[in-house]
Amino acid sequence: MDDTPLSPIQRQSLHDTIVNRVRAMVYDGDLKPGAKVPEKMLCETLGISRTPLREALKVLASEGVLELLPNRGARVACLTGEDVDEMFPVMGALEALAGELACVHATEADIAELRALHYQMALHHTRAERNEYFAINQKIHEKIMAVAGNPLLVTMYEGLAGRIRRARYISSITSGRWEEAMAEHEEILNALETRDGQRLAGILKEHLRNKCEAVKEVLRKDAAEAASAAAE
Amino acid sequence: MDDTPLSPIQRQSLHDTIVNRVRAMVYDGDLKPGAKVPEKMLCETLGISRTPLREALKVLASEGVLELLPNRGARVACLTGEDVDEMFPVMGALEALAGELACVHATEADIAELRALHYQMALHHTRAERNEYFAINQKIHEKIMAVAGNPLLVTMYEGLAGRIRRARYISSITSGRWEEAMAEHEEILNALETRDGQRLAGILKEHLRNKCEAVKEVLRKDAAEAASAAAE
DNA sequence: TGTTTGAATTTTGAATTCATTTTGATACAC
DNA sequence: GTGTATCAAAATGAATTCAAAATTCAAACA
Repeated sequence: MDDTPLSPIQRQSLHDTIVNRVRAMVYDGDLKPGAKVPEKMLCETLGISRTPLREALKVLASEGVLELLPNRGARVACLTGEDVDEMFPVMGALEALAGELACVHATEADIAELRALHYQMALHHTRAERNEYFAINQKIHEKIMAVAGNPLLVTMYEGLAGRIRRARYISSITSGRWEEAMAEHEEILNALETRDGQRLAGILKEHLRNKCEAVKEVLRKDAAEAASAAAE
Repeated sequence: MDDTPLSPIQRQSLHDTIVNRVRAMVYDGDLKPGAKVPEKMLCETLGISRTPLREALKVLASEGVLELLPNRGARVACLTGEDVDEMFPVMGALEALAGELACVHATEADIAELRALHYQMALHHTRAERNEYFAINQKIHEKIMAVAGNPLLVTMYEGLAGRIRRARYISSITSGRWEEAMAEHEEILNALETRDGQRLAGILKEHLRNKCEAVKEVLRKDAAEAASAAAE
C-alpha cells in the first residue's frame, strides 16, 4: 500500500495476506457461492500450511464471507433474498450518514472531483456502457464515504458492499431503472453542491432501496441459472 | 440454546466457545484495555492448546476487540476519544434505522413491553438508582433493536455497543444530563406509541449524540486514573 | 435391483513441534 | 556511570503430527 521512505516497513502478516487473498477469490468469483472451500487445495495453491489458512477461514466466517459447518469445513456464503433484505437497509443507513457527514466535511476540491465523476458517469450512461458506468458509480459512492471522514463507517460499509459486489457489477439494470438511477445521481450531486445533508441522506437511502430490488433480481437470475446448470 | 426434541443437537465448536469466552473477559474487564493478552496463561486457564486460542484472537482482532502487533502478540484494544467519535455516529445511524423499522414492525404487545420498561426505568430514575437505571436503559435499546426485526442490524449494533459497554455502565451521568436523558426517553416512548418512525429516528440519533459525550467523559476519567495509578 | 451396513479413506479439529523474532540481562567499552 | 553489544530466555508464527469425525465405497442382505 504505502511505501513512502519514511513510513514504517509494512510487514503484512501471513495471516492477513491470506485473509485478503481468499476474500478476493470469493469476491472475484474464483470461489463460487455455495462452493466448499477445500483446505488442502487452497494450501497447495497458496503454498502455505493449514494453520494460517484455517485462521483466515475463521476470520472470513466472522465477516460473513464464509460459513463454517462444524466438522465439515467451510463454504462460501451465498446471499439469500433475506440476506439482501437485511443488508440494504443497513447500507442505506450507513450511506445516509456518510452523505450527511460528507456535506459537512467535503472540501470544494472533493465536490469538484465528485462532479467530474458524475459527468463522466453520465457520459457512460448516454453511451450505454454498463461496465464503465458501474465502475464510476461505485467510485462515487466510495468517494462520498471517504469524504465523510469516518474510517469505521467506511470499514463497515465496505464489509457489506463487498458481499454484494459481484451482484452489483453484473446488475442487469433495466433501461427504465437506469434513467431513474441517473436522475437520483443528479439529485445526489445537487444536494452535495448545496451541502444539504438531510436531503442527501434521504436521496441516498432511497437510491439504495431501489438498488436493492435490482440486486435481488440478479440473485434470482443467478439462482435460476444455477438450477438449470445443475439439471444438465 | 434450543433443545426441543427435534432440533439438531447444538455442537458449539471449541473455537467459537473461546471467542465468546475471551470476548466476555474483555467486556467484563477481566482483561483490561491496553493489557497484553498472554497466550500461554490463557491456554492454561482455559485448558486448551494455542492453536484454537490463536484462531480466536485473530477473529477478535478482526472485530476490533483486540489488536495484533506483529510478532508481539495481542493486546486489548483501548478506546480512544477518536474511536468513540467514530463509533457513535454509526451507532446513531443504526439505532435510527432500528427506530424506523420498529415503528413499522412493533406489535401492540411489543409497545406495551417497552412502556413497562420505560416506567420501570423512570422509577429507578426518581430513586436515583443508577445501576438499575442503566440496566433497564440498555434493555430498552436492545428491545427496540430486536423489534426492528433485522438480525444483521442487531449483530452490527451489538458489535459496537459491546466495545463501549463498560464505559456505558459506569457512565458518570450528571444529574442534569440524567433529567435530559429521561425526557428524551419520554419522547422515544411517545414516538413509538404514535408509530412516528421519522421522529423516533431523529430522537434516537440525538439521544446517542448526547450519550457520546458522557462516554468520552468516562474515558477521560479512566485515562486520568490509569495515569495516576502508573505514577505510584 | 435397491437398500443398508461397515470398513477404508479423506477431511477436519486440535496439540505438538520447530524456527524465527523479540525481549531481558549481563558484560564490556567508553 | 552511562551506553552499547552480545547472548540467553521467552514468546510468537507457522508447519507438522495426531486424533476425531465425516465421507466414500463396496459388500451383504432383503
